[in-house]
Amino acid sequence: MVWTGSSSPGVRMSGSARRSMPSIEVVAKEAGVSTATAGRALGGYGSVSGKSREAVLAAAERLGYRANSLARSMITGLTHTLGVLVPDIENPFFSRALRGVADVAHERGWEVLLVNTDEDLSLERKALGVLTERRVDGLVVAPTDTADRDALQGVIDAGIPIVLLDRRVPGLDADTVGIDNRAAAKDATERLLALGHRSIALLTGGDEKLRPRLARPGLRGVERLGATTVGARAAGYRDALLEKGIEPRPELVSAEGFRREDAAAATTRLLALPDPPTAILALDSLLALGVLQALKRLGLRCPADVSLVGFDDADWAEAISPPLSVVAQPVYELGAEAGRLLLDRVHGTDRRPVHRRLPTRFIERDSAESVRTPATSTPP
Amino acid sequence: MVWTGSSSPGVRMSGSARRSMPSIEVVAKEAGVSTATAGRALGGYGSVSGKSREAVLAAAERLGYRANSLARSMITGLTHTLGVLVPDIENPFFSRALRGVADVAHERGWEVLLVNTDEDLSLERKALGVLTERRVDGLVVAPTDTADRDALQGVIDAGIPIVLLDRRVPGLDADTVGIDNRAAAKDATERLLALGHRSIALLTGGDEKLRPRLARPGLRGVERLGATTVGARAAGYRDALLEKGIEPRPELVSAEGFRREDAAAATTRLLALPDPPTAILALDSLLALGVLQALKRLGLRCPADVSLVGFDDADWAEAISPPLSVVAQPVYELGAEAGRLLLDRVHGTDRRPVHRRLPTRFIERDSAESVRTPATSTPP
DNA sequence: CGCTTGAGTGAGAACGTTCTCAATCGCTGA
DNA sequence: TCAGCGATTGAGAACGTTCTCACTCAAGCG
Repeated sequence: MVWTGSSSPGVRMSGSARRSMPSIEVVAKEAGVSTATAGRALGGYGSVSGKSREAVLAAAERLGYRANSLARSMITGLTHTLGVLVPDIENPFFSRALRGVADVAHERGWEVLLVNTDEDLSLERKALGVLTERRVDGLVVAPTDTADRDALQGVIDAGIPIVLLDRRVPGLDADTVGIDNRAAAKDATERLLALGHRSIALLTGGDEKLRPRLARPGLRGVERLGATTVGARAAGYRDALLEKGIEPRPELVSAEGFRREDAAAATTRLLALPDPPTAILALDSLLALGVLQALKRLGLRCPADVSLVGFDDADWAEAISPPLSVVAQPVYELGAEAGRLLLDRVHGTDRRPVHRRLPTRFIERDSAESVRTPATSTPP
Repeated sequence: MVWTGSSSPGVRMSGSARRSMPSIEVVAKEAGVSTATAGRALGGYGSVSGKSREAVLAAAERLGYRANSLARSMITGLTHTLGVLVPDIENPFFSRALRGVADVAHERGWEVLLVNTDEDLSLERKALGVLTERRVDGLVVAPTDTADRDALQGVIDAGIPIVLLDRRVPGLDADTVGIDNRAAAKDATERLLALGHRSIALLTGGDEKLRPRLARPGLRGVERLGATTVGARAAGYRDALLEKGIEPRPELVSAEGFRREDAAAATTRLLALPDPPTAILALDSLLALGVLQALKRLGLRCPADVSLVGFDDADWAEAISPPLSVVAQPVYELGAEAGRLLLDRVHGTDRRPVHRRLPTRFIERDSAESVRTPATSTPP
């Protein structure tokens, strides 16, 4: 009898000394059925007799079989993977939002591929390319800049849905999830105004790119400032002032970087102004921390000398002295909702883009109080 | 002439209405070469004439071709993916360490698949299974418990190298990266002892499982307490006390949970003891925050009434009042080193497991000071 | 009894790459 | 002119699944 050679499933070591896991073909042979039947038993599709199923499962157990998702994805067209692009996972905002995305994803059987973009446009583009090649089923992106619209739209056109997190890119065919930044900042500013403050500084954290645009008299047109939240929040700040008949003073609007030290330096500069602010609105929790640090260095007390309101309810916001008043975002829920919208779309729901605005909450603690009439007001 | 049918590459829509990206076959046809040549031109392997290469690249550009990594991985046996298993990405320690892993990975062309295990053994096992099926090239794991040794070893046996982060699992065939927890805790305790403190509480953050084992007289045998860092640190604390001739008091060792509120409650309880501690060593930054919060509620001052030393140099540690003295770990570097070790191994270096212990640094700030002799010492 | 039905099965295609191998091309040197 | 050689090329296998399709078999029905 001539042995016809068969196809003899490869035992070749691929790459390094990696031990080859048994394929479905080996399991099928061990169980005495065809690969088709083995596939059905293991994959839980089609119809298999109880007897076959048992034989296959037993063989799989014996051989330590582990399905190969790659091969499966090739066929099904689904990788069960979501890409998440954020500027920096170390930022508590994004790590908490990521947690929301990941929880929703895992709950429904999806995995999460994470990329930090570092607010770098070229890194973001590169990542978009890589994740497209990986055939992720969808993307949650906190885009660096509206300038990336074409790259993002390209991904969408290639059939990979995108949900924008925290930031918006006008004209992009994608769902968005975030808060109403303009209204939130306006509300925070109004609260400071209601406490009698008339000289309120805005710490945006923005960088050189933003600075000239924030320097325009009266903050005109800031709402059209790109993907970042800074523009919308600055607009809310301006709106509140204008409604109260106060002309925004450009020198009170700072854009000197997002790090704590940047905020401390900015604070020092602001308080050295001839007509210094009596209150500060910081657009991020790290910035608020920098303000507190600077105040301490300057020997000023918060809120007695300077009132402070921050954004984002950090772990420590309640525990420090003074407990910090903040605009709290539902950060986890932001991420979770982004995950939900994305998976809905992955599951084939073809609908027009939706834009979710989740409610913010102002948490009043002790870092902001009524303005004191300077110097002369001290009682005898 | 008979048209022999050819294999006509499928135009079938797979899954939902996903637009199908052009395959290498389509590009090859467009460029007038074989798929093999197109593959060589696009993949940068083998040899291709300048003319063919140009034709292929132009065709790819025209059609918006994007390679399919899945197919590539099937062949090459490499997914260029690292799995990262951490208890909770929201924990600043892990998000910073992850950043380290991710930076190293991206720099070398690897992507990162992230899973939160929530300190849940069954979740961890499930994730291990899923990531095995995804054929990740390697895993960075901060294991929940030594009890998972077999599952972890199984993954390693299947050919997927593992690097343990922050925690150790005795007998596991894996590299580890962490600090010398015992020495670090001993050093911190010695500093408090040097300030004259004799009644020092230890806030471990551990839970019910740990409590009985921490309650043993003299903290005997705590060093064998599982994967977590708690055991080693408690041992260091004990060592320092014993060397000074002080018998550890079990009631000063708390294991009431890792949340800030848990720490606050524990602090309140500790300070209500008949012979309350004059100093507290908190094994994590969130716990330290809870201590501060509790002290404030109790109307006690830090460090005047109670000294405090924490672990991990959080963002806010320097900015709060009082600035917190801490044992700082090189967290980012821990993650980066884990990534490097893992990728070395992925690249085929077969060596014995290495155990990296990175140096810690005690940062002295203002939250710990010399003990005051109680009550009677007030000068006239 | 013959026909329909449906569950169960296996052969082989398909997914989109890279790899193997043999064939061809264009030169070079004798 | 022709053998020899390396660069270039293409056909087709391989990776490990799922999907398609045709087939078998037993049960149910007239």
